[in-house]
Amino acid sequence: MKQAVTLKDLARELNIATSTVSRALKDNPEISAVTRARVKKLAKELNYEPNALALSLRHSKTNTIGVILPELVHFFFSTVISGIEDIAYSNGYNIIICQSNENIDREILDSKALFNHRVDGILACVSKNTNHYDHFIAIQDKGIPIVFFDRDVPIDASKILSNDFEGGYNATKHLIESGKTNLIHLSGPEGLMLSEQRTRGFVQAHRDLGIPFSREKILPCGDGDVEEGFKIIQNALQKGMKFDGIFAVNDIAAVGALQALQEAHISVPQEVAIIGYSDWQFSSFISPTLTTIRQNGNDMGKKAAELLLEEIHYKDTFIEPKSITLPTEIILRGTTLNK
Amino acid sequence: MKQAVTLKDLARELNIATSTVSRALKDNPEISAVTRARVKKLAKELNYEPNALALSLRHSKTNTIGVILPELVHFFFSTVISGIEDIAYSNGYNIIICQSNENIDREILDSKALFNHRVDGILACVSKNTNHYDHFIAIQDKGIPIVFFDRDVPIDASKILSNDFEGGYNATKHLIESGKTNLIHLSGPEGLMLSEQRTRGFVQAHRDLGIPFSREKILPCGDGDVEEGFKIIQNALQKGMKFDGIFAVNDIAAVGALQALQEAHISVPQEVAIIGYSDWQFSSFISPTLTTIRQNGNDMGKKAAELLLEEIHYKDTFIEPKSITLPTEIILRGTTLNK
DNA sequence: TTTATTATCGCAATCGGTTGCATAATCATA
DNA sequence: TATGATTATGCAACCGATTGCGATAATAAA
Repeated sequence: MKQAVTLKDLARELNIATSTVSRALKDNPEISAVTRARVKKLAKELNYEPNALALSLRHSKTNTIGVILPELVHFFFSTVISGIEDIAYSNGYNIIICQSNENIDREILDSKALFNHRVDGILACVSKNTNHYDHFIAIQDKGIPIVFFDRDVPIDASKILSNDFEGGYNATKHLIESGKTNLIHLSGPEGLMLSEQRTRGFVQAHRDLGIPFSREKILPCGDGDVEEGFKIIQNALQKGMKFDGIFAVNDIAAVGALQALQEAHISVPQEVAIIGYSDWQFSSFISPTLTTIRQNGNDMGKKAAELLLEEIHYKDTFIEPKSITLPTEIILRGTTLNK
Repeated sequence: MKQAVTLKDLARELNIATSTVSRALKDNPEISAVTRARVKKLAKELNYEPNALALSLRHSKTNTIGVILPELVHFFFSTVISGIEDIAYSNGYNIIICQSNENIDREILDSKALFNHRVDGILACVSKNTNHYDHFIAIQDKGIPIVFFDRDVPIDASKILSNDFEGGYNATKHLIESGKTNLIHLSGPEGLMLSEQRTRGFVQAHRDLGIPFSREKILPCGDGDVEEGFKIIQNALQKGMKFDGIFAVNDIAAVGALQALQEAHISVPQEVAIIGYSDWQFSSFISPTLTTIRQNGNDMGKKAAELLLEEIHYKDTFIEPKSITLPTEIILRGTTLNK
């Protein structure tokens, strides 16, 4: 079986000690120039590469950060990853990505695995149904910093969140200001702070702009996929529910709503306007193009990684957890009346 | 500073040897039931978790596989990841994902990093502009198996590919059989086997069905993004080029083409039909819905991971590299005339 | 020639586990 | 009582690197 070359192999070949080889490879001046040259030459010939495992074990430092997130297929999360990578790579860190698939059990396993691999820190976005947090707290207690992003959690740790209240508020305000006054909201999973904030924004905008509001206007859309959005709106129409605007918790649900309206020959945005959330890749492709709230995933990833690296760096000195809330931006497109 | 609990900590506390602790934790019958119970109790109390680094170093086995791919934002690749995870997790393996961002230099760095972390094997999809393969061969030479997927490479290794020739052929055949005889093809990056195969299918279908063909029908679309697809078709229209069908190398370029046609008030599919490739998530959302060729990413991921695990398992005994080609499936939707 | 100094390099411990082998204690047997 | 078998545990090497400290030899200074 072929085996990787080790320091010992080089040492044996050259008939010197492994410690000498080690020092020679890192240009330690205590080693003579001649020996250094010989070692380096052989190392290049045999294509020597240091064993990162051994280094990590020795230094108790892996230069690796773990990332836990719900699903990679979500466009938003894949942009977050890119942001994280930018910062991590340029600081000499590798990343290990784990998908929880919105499943708390998988999330627990992932967090354990990352700890066992002794990552230097963890970036986490909890699953929809995460309702206890012992697995994260246990890791914090072992001295590994965790920074949470996108979804808020009741844990004393740094967080990078998006201003979901603002997003929900501005989305609703935009609908109202464009002349729609009878709005419904496809709301996200209960218990997820993020959905609740968007819903709060929806409600508050009604109050502030003096538009009557009632609880029936909020339709739960917890899965947030196309089929669910479609069925909810189809159902609402069949029941004779009246509305002229829809604020959906994400672009996927918004597409489902759009399809239901189109099937019922209801014109968008003239009769009913729609606004989604997160500015998915396809949102500018569809017809009509989808008005939405953009969250800058790349920024979120960068900020989260920067914060984590800082905490890793000052691991021994206590740092007060920071909470950063990133602004959102409304992207005006075809599914709303834009004057 | 808080530190993780080690075997030594347990041993000191209980006043026994670490070897005894180690054996007790894994229920070695050589250790008395009493001692075993004491050790386990304390381990639970202190929340002991074994250091995976130390285990890996000792066993020269990390139970980790590395994945190198171009971009996570591509829907297809994120489905491949899911397939890989299914197989990996259920076999006790973790995965490390690296994005090359279609950049060979990053790909080289990634492959080195994975090797240095001593992953047990690598799954790789090369970048668009990868034109030499020393970095992979060097790793193979060190005894680490590599399985390539989606994009073919001139390396002696196992591969899981999609039948791109078949896909291109069937796409073209479908356009022709639906009555379109003047087709153009937005072709993928040169040098990428996959694009060339799709193009070959395009050409061969013309021959087999007796439709005249000329080289000008093939328009290079190497970036394969919306803007490029848009510009190419817009340009073709301005030049007065005549065509009644478009076969695009991917759904993204197809959307660009669609937008250019819509802007020019050309009806799809009546005047010009369009077929894309890969069945992106949005392809059933847009209007008209996009006919496309589906590749089963999940299957590809599973097959690739299975093959790799097999090679890892039989690492010492030579295994003849396998090449598996997965079938494609045509998904008939609104951008083509489907009788 | 002797001592001090320096240039080179090796020994051995360490990181956190695993594991073959030795050892000690207990018990049964002749 | 001596011997063999059995049980429970410890010692120490090992995985692949790093690094403080000590050793050796060569050179310079006295």
